[in-house]
Amino acid sequence: MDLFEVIAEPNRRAILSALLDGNRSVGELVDELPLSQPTVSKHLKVLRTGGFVAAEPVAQRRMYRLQPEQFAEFARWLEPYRATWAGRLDALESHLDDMEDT
Amino acid sequence: MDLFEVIAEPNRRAILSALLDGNRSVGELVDELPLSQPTVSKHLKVLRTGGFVAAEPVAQRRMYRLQPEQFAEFARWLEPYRATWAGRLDALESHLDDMEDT
DNA sequence: GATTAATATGCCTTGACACGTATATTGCTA
DNA sequence: TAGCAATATACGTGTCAAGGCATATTAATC
Repeated sequence: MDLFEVIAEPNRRAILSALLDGNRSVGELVDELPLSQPTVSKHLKVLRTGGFVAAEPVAQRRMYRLQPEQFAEFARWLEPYRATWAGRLDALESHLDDMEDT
Repeated sequence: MDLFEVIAEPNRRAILSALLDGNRSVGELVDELPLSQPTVSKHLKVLRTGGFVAAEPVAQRRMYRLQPEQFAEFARWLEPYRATWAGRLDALESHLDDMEDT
């Protein structure tokens, strides 16, 4: 599942949004979302595999936290479009420079 | 269909990417993509409805172009996460300021 | 080691959507 | 207005992912 599909799911974005507010256990997320525990766990697996979150065991719980680097991928995709809407040619140029490098 | 679902589809992203390179008619996009004409037209409809592209009739053709403002929605969504990955608290603060305004 | 708590996985059902073929629509041209 | 070119819509089909329920796993405690 690619990056875009991972964040296309509204409940997964809700999980990410909740984690912005601080780290959460699975149970805490279940309390905040209108989803069953297994469904939340599955979404977390997708987010983990996609690199958006990481889990740290604390006793029987697993504390989930954002893994911000992954969001940079999305930012990179957005960059050339950002350049056009902002009318900022510098961003577009840096994008083209990046492409020349490869 | 929400914004994130619109860009979740790889062929739709390919269309957007092609339009970065310059405006295109439907037929030109069909030539560049491994898709039938009806499928391309349907993707364009989704992109149009979502506000990512706009069409201008030129004789029988319709020239499609990017509508960059829509991409700013993603930037807004990304902003608080960007703040965490960059360690830049200023961006996070401006996000929180925005929330206070509403 | 049995019990309970917390989380993960398996299985199944359902709904959404991407696709192609066929056809309708729109607009130009002869 | 007949015919052709370009694009859009209708319809049917297949795939895939999200959801819940049931169950397995992992970890603490008694």
